[in-house]
Amino acid sequence: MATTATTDTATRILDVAEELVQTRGLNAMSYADISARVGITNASLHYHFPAKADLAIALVDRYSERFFAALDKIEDAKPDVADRLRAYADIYGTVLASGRMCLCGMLASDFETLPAAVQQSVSEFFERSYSWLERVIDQGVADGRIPATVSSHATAQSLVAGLEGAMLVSRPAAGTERFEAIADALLTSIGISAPGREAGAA
Amino acid sequence: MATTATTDTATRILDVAEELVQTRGLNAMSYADISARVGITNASLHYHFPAKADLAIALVDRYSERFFAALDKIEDAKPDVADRLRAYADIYGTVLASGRMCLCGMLASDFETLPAAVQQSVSEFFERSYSWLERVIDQGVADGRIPATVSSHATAQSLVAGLEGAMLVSRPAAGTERFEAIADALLTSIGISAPGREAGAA
DNA sequence: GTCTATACAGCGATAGAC
DNA sequence: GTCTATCGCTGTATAGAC
Repeated sequence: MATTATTDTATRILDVAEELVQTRGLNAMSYADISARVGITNASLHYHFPAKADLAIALVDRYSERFFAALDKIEDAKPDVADRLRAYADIYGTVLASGRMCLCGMLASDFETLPAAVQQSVSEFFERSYSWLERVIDQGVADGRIPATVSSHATAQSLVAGLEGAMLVSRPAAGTERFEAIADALLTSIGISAPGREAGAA
Repeated sequence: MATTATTDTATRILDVAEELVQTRGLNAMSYADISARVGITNASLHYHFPAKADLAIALVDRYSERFFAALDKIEDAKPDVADRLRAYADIYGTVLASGRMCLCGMLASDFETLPAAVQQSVSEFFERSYSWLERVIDQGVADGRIPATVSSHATAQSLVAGLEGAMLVSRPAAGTERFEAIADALLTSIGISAPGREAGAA
């Protein structure tokens, strides 16, 4: 087998590109930006990802894979609906705390300029997010732990929209306080008490 | 005096550039894109706006001016708090229906790549939005027409975040149904009944 | 799989004539 | 105020040696 010493080049490229897209956006990121940070040449980069669209697709695929794996983990670890939704919001909070935006949120704002294949992947990311949330919320309504004010369908979508928007408007304000306040307000509006940062299982 | 026949060049440039930024983003828009559509040359464009930063600042200034003028008009025309908030959300809906995003929302996603002066103007746009909403919401709470679940401060911010995010996630889905559903859910969560599209003043 | 070298289109921006 | 012409740079992408 032989141990893969550090990290393989394609992975390092994806890591660097991901950070650049999440902070500066796809159109503001160049192959030169990436190759300089990875420590290879422009030409080598093209060996791994022939066109920028290929790189973008690989980025969304990996991001989605990890994102929904994290959601699966939340379901395994947290039986309580409120905890699950708070954990969902915390994913966004952690990303923002690291100085980044949601990868697919960034690509959504560049949506019109994206190759069709990338548009498709971005759309799927959001649809899968709604599905997961809707299912969790439905369960909470069935448990009687969440009031059924509006449809779970609309609630799921407004939660995603609220969190994506919260990241967007928090960056001009600098710091994460604004995001936290909005996230708490969003959860509260669904009928989830806000403060519960770990512990506090009644 | 003499009647200004059509529209002056600087205005036409701003009109075209505004549409391009709202649909494709600042970094995806070039001077060539603009000059071709306006029907002048690249060089002439630079006469009116020497650098791209100058153009961006002019765009945000004009957009903000019009946006907050529209909010003033809402206050004049609608005495009822619920009507005011619905009208606020409708501004976003109308923009999206025309195939555009919020100008400042687009710039917020390009935030890290913006000249400092533009960043400043974008930040101010959001701060002014929160202020207006907070004031309207405070009045609604005082009137007893809006329940004081969370602070008006946090509610104002989450409404802006929700609407900006709703635009963002609605574009990948195509159509305005998703936006409308999210906007209604956001308003409902504040305690504002959704359906009221004109008329229906109890 | 990485390199050097390079093609070639596009970018923002400027000079100077009209 | 608009034009032609052009500069210098950066962008994505490719050819071919190692």
